[in-house]
Amino acid sequence: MDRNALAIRIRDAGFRATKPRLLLLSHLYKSKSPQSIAEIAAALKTSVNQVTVYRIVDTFKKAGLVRELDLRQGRPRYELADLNHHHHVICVKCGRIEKFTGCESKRITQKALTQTKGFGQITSHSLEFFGLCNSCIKRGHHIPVS
Amino acid sequence: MDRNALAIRIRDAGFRATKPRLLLLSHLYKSKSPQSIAEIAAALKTSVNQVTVYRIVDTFKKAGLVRELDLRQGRPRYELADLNHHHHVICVKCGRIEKFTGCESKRITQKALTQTKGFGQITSHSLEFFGLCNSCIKRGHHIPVS
DNA sequence: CTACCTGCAAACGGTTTGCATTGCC
DNA sequence: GGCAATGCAAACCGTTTGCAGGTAG
Repeated sequence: MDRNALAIRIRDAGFRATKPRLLLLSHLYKSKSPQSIAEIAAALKTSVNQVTVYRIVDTFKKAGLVRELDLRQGRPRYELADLNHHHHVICVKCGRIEKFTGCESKRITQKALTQTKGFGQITSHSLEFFGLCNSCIKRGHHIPVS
Repeated sequence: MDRNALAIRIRDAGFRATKPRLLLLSHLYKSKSPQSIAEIAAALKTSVNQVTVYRIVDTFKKAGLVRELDLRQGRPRYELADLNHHHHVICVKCGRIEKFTGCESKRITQKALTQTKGFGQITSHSLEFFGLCNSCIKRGHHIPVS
């Protein structure tokens, strides 16, 4: 995605297309896995202050451009919200992350709404799988299923 | 669950049945929703130091007695791990929490394993739904579906 | 031009750690 | 009695805030 298209996306969301925002959005488009604040800040180190990274991510999250994920690694990770709907599998040993699709959210959302008498609307969901990647299994790691 | 049964559970897990541990485990058995560290500490305020709450929760989590949840409320919540398998619906406005069952984890786990070539074992998953409870809907709140 | 943004430094607050004391087993 | 566990205080560190200067529109 070129600089101009990024600027348009940012302006469409109601913000000024500043250099830090362009760089951050560009970085997320280039990333194959969800990024932590520290990773984003490191990638943009020479051009963007880490406090600004916090602020932009927060802004983009509230605007719906960016989604926050908890992959049980202590701090959140962020990815673009406009990608095809997907979820992740995370290796609990080495942190490797892969995507998968097909969460059947409609069916499960319906179940959730049927069972929870106090709720009338579901707006989003989180779903992540945790396990062991093949190379960690080869290295002899094993984790009891819970 | 009486004091003696709690002590047995704790010893079976390999720990000493101290007063703080008995009180904390008892509190979780009595709680209908997942508890934050602050809530646990407040409930046991007169008898248990908050630092001890952190330590016990961490210990129990590692031992598999307690499960940690991210309900997008800034800090984690904890519940007993030996309850029937279930997930939660959380009101993004008021924080109300309800349970539901039937996540079809086997089917989705199979999908995840099939699609992620680098993974050989799934050990656990997280799944939470976010939405609006009926009373917040009545009060006029509305959130765009993402 | 001016309201929105950013950088820097300092504050914040949840969580962790060090260490002396306590109390299960 | 001995080692695990707790309490207290202090450190830690990711995140937030205040404010002065910069910049997009």
